[in-house]
Amino acid sequence: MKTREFKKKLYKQLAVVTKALSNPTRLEILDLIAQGPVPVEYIAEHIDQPVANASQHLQVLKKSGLVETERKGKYNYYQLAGKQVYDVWNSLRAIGFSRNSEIEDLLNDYRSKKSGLKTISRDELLRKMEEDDVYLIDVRPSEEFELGHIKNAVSLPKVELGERLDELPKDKEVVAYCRGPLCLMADEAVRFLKENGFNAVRLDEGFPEWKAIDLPVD
Amino acid sequence: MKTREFKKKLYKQLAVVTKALSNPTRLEILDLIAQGPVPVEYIAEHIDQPVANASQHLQVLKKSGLVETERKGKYNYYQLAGKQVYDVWNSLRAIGFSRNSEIEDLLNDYRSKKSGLKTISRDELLRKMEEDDVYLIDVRPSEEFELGHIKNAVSLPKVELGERLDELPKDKEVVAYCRGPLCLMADEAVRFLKENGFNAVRLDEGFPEWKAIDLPVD
DNA sequence: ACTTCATTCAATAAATTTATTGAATGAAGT
DNA sequence: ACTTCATTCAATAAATTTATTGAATGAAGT
Repeated sequence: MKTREFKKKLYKQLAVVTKALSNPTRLEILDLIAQGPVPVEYIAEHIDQPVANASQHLQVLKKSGLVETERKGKYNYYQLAGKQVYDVWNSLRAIGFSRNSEIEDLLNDYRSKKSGLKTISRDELLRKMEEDDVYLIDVRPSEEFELGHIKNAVSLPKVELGERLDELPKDKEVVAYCRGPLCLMADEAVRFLKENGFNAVRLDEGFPEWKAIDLPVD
Repeated sequence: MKTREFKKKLYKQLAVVTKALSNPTRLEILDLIAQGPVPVEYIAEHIDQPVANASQHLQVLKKSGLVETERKGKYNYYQLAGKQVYDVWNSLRAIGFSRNSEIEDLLNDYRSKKSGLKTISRDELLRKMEEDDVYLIDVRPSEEFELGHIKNAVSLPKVELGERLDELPKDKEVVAYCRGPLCLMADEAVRFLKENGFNAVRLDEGFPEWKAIDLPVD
């Protein structure tokens, strides 16, 4: 085999992984299953696509080695194929954030138009947690909360927020988090809480980032 | 702006980076410019494509924020946009290696058919260097050697190897390295040296890997 | 001011990828 | 053995990306 021909084959194989990453819908899927193993139907519902479509994207991700499946009862549970994959996705997202100004603009646009939302960093949250100065809520769907969440967080899914406002303290700062820096549920929760007179902010990251550096989870 | 619409835009922007990575030719370019800043023509020649083509790929990489340019005299020098980018490419390559068995097969095929080539690890090389037990040659083109190389390595480009065999010691192990684990020049050099009676092995990585973890360079 | 030459742009045909639909498969429960 | 239902496969039109070519641009040197 000629060297040139070999090289072509080699880089073509390497591009299997990067091609799998090159589609927006699949990136959204990765962001979602970084929360923990979930079945196809759950994924399809949350990315707003037909199940057949979600399945095809998952096959691409699986063939590329980025995603693994495990059968549990009737369902196939899809999850990231190891921490290595999470790290790559995290780095890619960071490059997008730091090098693509349109992403920053989009986020600022969305967040500031919905009223000036404050965010809080991981370190600030840890400090306030030590002083018992915050009430931390996880606004993801309860399925994801049960797969793992920040220690001492209370599950309060965004969709249930309206009818469970009385569970929240008025005298403490309420901190909301969800799937990650791109996840909007926490933003929407904070906006709603502020409209109702609460002192609320969002954590500027989400559960996977927290877990990835081995901070306390349950 | 509706949440769904916003999410679509956001992931579409993030996919700008991953789409830039999704083409085999562009991966080859990244592997090449990880050596240091080089102009378009140099890249075109080494990836065996017309200059216009190389330029277009470089534009995609630049727009995505993965690659930067610097003007020096007549030429635009292209380089990776920071260590972050090198790390991502390195991780992606590692995922490819560990999860795509065809890549391993390809490499084994190519290497073993050309006679059983041995490789040496970074740690082994460091140990032998301390004992002054090796003669380390850099078989990349001299342009790349001059942009940076492993400390104490001697420049001996693969193309000049045949006419400069008398510079090499017969009583020491000769270790060859080039651009990285995918780079074939070191393999070809080692094969040629063994045919000529030298005790030769290749380093299982290349210059960028060495530099990335701050081992001594010149 | 003009020339040279590196680099980029623009247009296009061919190749690849995506979304969508309906049919096929195959595991779990009865 | 049969039924149910989650998941995957297959086909196809529309959309996107790639390689290729020749023209356009624009910086450096004279």
